[in-house]
Amino acid sequence: MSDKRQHIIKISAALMHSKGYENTKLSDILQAAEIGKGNFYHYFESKQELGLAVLDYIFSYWKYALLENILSADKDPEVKFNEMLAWVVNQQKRNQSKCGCVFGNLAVEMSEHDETFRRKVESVFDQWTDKLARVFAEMIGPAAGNDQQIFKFAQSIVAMLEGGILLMKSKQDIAVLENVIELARTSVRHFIQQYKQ
Amino acid sequence: MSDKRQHIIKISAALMHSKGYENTKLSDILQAAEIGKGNFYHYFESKQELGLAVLDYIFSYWKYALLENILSADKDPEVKFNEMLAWVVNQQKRNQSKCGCVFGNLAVEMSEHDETFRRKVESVFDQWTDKLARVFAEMIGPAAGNDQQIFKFAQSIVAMLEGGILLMKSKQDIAVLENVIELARTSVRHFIQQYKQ
DNA sequence: AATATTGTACCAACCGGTCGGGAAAGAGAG
DNA sequence: CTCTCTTTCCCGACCGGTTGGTACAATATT
Repeated sequence: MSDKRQHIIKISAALMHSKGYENTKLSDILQAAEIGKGNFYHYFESKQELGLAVLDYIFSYWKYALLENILSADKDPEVKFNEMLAWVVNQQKRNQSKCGCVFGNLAVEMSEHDETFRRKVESVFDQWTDKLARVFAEMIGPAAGNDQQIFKFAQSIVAMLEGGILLMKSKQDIAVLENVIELARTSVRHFIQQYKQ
Repeated sequence: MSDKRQHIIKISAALMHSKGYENTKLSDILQAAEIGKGNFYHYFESKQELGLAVLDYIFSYWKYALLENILSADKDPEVKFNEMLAWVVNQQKRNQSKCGCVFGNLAVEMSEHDETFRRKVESVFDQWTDKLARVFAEMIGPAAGNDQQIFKFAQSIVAMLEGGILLMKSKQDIAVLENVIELARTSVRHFIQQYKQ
């Protein structure tokens, strides 16, 4: 059964979220998962394969919860946007404002030196941006043209959130993220307003 | 003469900017600086001491260039703000959108697990935010009250920039940062406008 | 019997850090 | 200027411990 493989991935996901990829040592994983080395290398070819699998695993959970359940729902786009913000804050509260965003962390750690990781993280951000842009387009209404401009705006909102999480982590204070989110809300209001005319 | 110590710090700063603290190994430093191990440990007690010294060194350069030369100049606040944005973009262009921001990188890597590093990075962001808040206060004019609200806004702008840099790094495309900066400009315009009434 | 799993001894390479001794550079005396 | 003595500077062998990864035998499962 590949239960075991999944178990190893889950355990590693938590470790890598907190310590990053390189600083999560194989020994940490083996200890936390309570398995031997031979067991690990039966399911994975290398640490890198595990890392990528972890990224996929987190993304799938994340895609389900945020991109599908929240952002793709059949609701008022303002509601969806607010639910997204609340969800992001909640995720950070859950780990006491300490770990930050897994994708942001990995982007910082890996994207310069490992192209495979970089591309995976890039695609996460792109999918997030896409879905968010669609929500903004719903806000604007059926007359929404210029996809490119909406995409750019959505990308900047994603950047705001990632930056808010980063700063929050460095101050270990959730209020920082909440402030940034307040500004994001205002920005969206202005963007939609200006776009509608 | 402590020329040598300074030389080691400079070399290490470049390495740590690109690879982070933990993944910059002592051997990398020794090789890049062309010194022996004994030489290193004559000037530094440990790798951690070097790391902190590197942070101080980068911050001092950074403080001089951005906080003093640009943000504290006796100029129109709009000009200073624009110069800051241009400076940030320029810094990123210089390393081909690959390294990101040293302080952002170290915030992500270290702040959860090393309180000393965390506090140093936190103080960098705080000083930046303070100076920026003062520039915004200048924009508003002599009637600017509620320092707290301006500080919060400035912090959110800093977060936007850090987030823009992070996303830029993951896509290795400076255009991302430029979009975010465009939104930052708009946000400031709105903030000042709303504040003045 | 064959295949999927697992424990563990082992590996070379590498980690940050220590250590003893040698080179160099002053300092003071004559 | 030269002879020492002392201090600063520097090298690289070496240390114990850890790294990601391998080999292989033993055990479960089918």
